[in-house]
Amino acid sequence: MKKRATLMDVARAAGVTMMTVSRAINNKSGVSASMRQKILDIARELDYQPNQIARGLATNQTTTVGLVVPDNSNPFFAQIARGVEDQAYEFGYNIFLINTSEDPAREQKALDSLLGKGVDGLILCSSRLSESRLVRYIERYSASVLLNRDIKGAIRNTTAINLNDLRAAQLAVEHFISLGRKNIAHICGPANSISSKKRLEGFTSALKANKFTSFDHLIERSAPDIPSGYAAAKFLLTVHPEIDAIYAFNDLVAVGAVQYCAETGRRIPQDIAVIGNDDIPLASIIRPRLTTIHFDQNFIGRLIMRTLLEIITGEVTPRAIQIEPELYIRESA
Amino acid sequence: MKKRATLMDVARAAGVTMMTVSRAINNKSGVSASMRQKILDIARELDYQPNQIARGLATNQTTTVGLVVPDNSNPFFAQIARGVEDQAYEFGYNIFLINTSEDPAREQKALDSLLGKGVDGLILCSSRLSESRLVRYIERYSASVLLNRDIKGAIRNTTAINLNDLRAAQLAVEHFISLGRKNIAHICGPANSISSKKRLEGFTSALKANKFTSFDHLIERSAPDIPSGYAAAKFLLTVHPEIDAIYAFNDLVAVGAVQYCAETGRRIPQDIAVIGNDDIPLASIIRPRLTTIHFDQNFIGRLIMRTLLEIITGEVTPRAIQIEPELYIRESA
DNA sequence: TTGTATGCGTTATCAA
DNA sequence: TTGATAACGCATACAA
Repeated sequence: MKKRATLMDVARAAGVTMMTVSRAINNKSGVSASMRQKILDIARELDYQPNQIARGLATNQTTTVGLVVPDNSNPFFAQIARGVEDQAYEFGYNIFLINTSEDPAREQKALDSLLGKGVDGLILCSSRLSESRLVRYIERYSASVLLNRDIKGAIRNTTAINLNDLRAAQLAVEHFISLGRKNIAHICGPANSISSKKRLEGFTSALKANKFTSFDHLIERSAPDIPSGYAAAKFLLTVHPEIDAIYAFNDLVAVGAVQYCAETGRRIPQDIAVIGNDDIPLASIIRPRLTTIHFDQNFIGRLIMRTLLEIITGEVTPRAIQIEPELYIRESA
Repeated sequence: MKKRATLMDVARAAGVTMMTVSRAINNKSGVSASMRQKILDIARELDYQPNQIARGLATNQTTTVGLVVPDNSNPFFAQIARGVEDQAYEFGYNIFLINTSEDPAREQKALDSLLGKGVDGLILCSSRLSESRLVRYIERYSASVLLNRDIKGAIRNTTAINLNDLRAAQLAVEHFISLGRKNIAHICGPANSISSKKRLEGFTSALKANKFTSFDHLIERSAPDIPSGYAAAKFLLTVHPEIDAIYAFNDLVAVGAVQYCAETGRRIPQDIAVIGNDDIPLASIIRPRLTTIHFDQNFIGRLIMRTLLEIITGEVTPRAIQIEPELYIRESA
């Protein structure tokens, strides 16, 4: 391994002091054009690469941000991460990626270590920390963006970005109603999921707003996977064969429901319409193609990073941003 | 935002010098047990978090590694990244994630910036750099692991990890033969893909080893997605209806082939057997469930990180590691 | 067991 | 336009 050239090395080779080189490298004023060119040439020749560690110590800036997610292999967060990284790249930032596995203890360690690394900002997705703990951490970062997590009091230097899950459910219900469906069911997600809670809320409020009454028995809980969706659909349709529409917590649950319907000879969407949520790649692969709620994760990722950058550079930003869902109508409803 | 406590702050509060605090924090010998406890208590009270930037400058170590991948939202690399991060977490390391989009220029920038950040090691996946350029970079890192990229000369401080794609194709072919198939076709991937090249090579050599002759006309190239797989299968089966087995470049291509077969009334696997590659989640969701070649990406990710750690700590490691594939037999073959 | 001096590579500040 | 000096926060080497 070769030893890295330092500012000092370049300075010696150019016959000037480190400061002149520093100014040339960071193209600051105060260096003659000819001198600058000479220094730049020498730097290139020596493969000089600024030591960001030293620079970080001197300036208290690292052009680095932390990205904390439950699981980067979950397609949702994978896309978010991609969007964040793309945008970060464009602005010359690097990102630390850390998974929490939805474990609060691991999340805390992540936040501690990121603090130690001196990141300029923090992106925290689906935090499982208690309000008070979370606030305590946020206060120690000079900039942060929260995804999918509300925070009570307004805190400086932080912005919360949330998916409008209420609206997502509303879109599904309204589409069913426009299709003339009368017995609309909902397979909701895990009880501890905030998204699940909000979608359920949106589901019931949308039905009420449309004069539907008595639908509590058409709501069934399910784990967010295909087999559970299958089981939930089986239960619902066995007890209530009159159901003609199902809004599923996510696409996997929807696929499970579709599979059960197919196996029991129900035609989709003629006999029963199904709407999923998330628009995972599978949604457009299976037959019938799944009608589903779409959030543009890549866009969200870019938005997150841009927002963080605005906070870092001190521009004013709103303290809360809502992401609006879109209904992608395909074949299942 | 609160100002961070430094070693100095803790020292003052404890009435000792920075060095004593430093020893206590890093639990090195030379501090009385009582003193150490007192210091640790004060440090906790002050929310003291070691400044890794300063530590990095002093020790030339950052407990940080760089992970460069073509696209972290590609499930294959997402899983790899997860494995890497999990293992890194266990050893107290943080990872920088950078995407290249398979763009050599972007890859180079990534390697430059990582060098600047002073990472202790580099993980480079599917590098598109020329041999000479790549070697030049590798030499500037004190430790590195290459995935899916061979390098000619043996270089100190680096290990190449490769999937045994040759063997993957061999497994598929041998399974077809054990099934009694006589007309085995292959839909191979993009010409610039190393994996595709090696699988194609494995395919032909396995057939030759089993006394098959004249099968070049049963090989068709395809982009790595469903529609292209569909088109390739259509072409092959139209021209050569006698085909009774297809080994596809990846699962998406296989799904496309399966869809074409289904639409033309061919029974799978009775009339035609299909084997994919990668074992993406979709493979076990569609019907018939796809028989495919499986690599345990999470395991590979962990292996990569462990190997890198061994190089960093100076333990001896092999300069090349092969990952063996497994055939997951499901319903399509 | 504890303390002192010095340096890591860079930038900020002030002087020339 | 250029240079000298200090500072960032910590660890290493050596001394007490």
